[in-house]
Amino acid sequence: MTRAAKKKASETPEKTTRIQEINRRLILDAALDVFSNYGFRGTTIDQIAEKAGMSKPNLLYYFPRKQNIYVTLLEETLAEWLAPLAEIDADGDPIEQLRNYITLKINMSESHPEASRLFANEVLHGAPAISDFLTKHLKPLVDEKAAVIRRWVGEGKLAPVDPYHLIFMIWATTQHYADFDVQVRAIMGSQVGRPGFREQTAQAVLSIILNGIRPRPVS
Amino acid sequence: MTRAAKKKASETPEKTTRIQEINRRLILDAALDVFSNYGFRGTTIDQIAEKAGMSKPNLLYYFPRKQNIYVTLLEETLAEWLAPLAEIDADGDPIEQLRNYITLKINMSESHPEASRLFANEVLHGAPAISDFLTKHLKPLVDEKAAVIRRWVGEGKLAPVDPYHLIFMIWATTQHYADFDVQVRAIMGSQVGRPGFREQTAQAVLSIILNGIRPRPVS
DNA sequence: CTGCATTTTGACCAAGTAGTCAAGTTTTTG
DNA sequence: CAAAAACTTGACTACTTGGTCAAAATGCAG
Repeated sequence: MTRAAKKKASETPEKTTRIQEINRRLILDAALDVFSNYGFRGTTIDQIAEKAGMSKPNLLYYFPRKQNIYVTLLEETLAEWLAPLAEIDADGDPIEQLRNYITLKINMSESHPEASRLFANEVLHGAPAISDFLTKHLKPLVDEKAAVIRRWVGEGKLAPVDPYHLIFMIWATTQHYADFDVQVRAIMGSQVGRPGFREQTAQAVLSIILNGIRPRPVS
Repeated sequence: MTRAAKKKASETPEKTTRIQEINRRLILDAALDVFSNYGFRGTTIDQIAEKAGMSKPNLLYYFPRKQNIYVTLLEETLAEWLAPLAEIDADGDPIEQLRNYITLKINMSESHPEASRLFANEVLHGAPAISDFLTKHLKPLVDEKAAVIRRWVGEGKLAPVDPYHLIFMIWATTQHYADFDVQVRAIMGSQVGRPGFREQTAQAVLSIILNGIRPRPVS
């Protein structure tokens, strides 16, 4: 009975104390940093503990297994990461909706690159921890939005385009700037850090994709 | 003096025997499989040795360090992976050249997904082993092709588009199908394995990007 | 302020893993 | 067909790392 917040099996609500809240946050923040840089296997509990400013046994008091930290982190991140997709409004203007979606994704890629990398690494290695999430939550959401895009195409508001591949292209392109940051920097050099870079990126990506799917007269 | 292919310090040509050639190949093939799935830290020498069908000390006879296998593999892969970019012909028809480039990349993504993942994983984690390659070989090549694209834009043969972001978009989109394969499968299900899938993907990607950069009359 | 619950940690353990070594086996070569 | 060179491996070492544990320190309710 040494587990945190556990007095009797009956007390299901699992009351969390002030200290628990603080320390779990500290751990998860540190873990995001480390996991996103080194991957699951490449990360040691000691690294996370040091970054979180506590001893390893203390960290393990809050998350008894390394896996627990990782999974909690992924769950926490995924919802937030997918949110913009859910916001696509079937009744809005197609180009406007997609422009907004792409812009949001590019902004997230810049503001939370670690989240993007954490996710990319997980999927790259076969998504062992989140394959359930992919089929149970992601797929239905994508199916729904794909149907919306397909309707837009049917109504002639977009050029004929496969909605799934369009969504993949948006994901790939926007997340590329977080996931392949080192490569982007190696090629574009000092431009990357500069103030207007995000806007320049957004402009370029939007220009190609939106013009690529804008309805065309003949064919 | 237990290193392979090393008799005297003077014999620089490093003659390789028949057995060396066979076994190095065996090791590198096995290593590509394992490294691309589990990453550098996630891979054990024993795993590679078993897959290559030899004992661990024997493997270490050919590659004294784990790092050596990894770096050799990356170097071998990178040249091949970048080749299509070099083939873009400044004197060809822009749309044709880019169509060909994108098609080649999509085909490679399907035929050598492990190579794509190996590379993606390396870059995702900061490219510690290949940052030199990125700046010394990749950047100059990209700069050269970007200049070509910029010229095409200047001649009105392409819509105004930032050449670097266009190249990134092509990379991101095509490699997405290898790197995020699990996610693509989770969403598109059985379609992915089916015969025409690569063609369908190519068609969708080409349609969006090429229409996105085709010269437009007004603005 | 006291006694119980929660939190913290030093010391430790067991498993896993990169790399070594010396002794054997096979291949090549003169 | 020796003898040398190249190749192969079982047994081992040193080290890292996930996780345990018991005891100490701290927080907190009455």
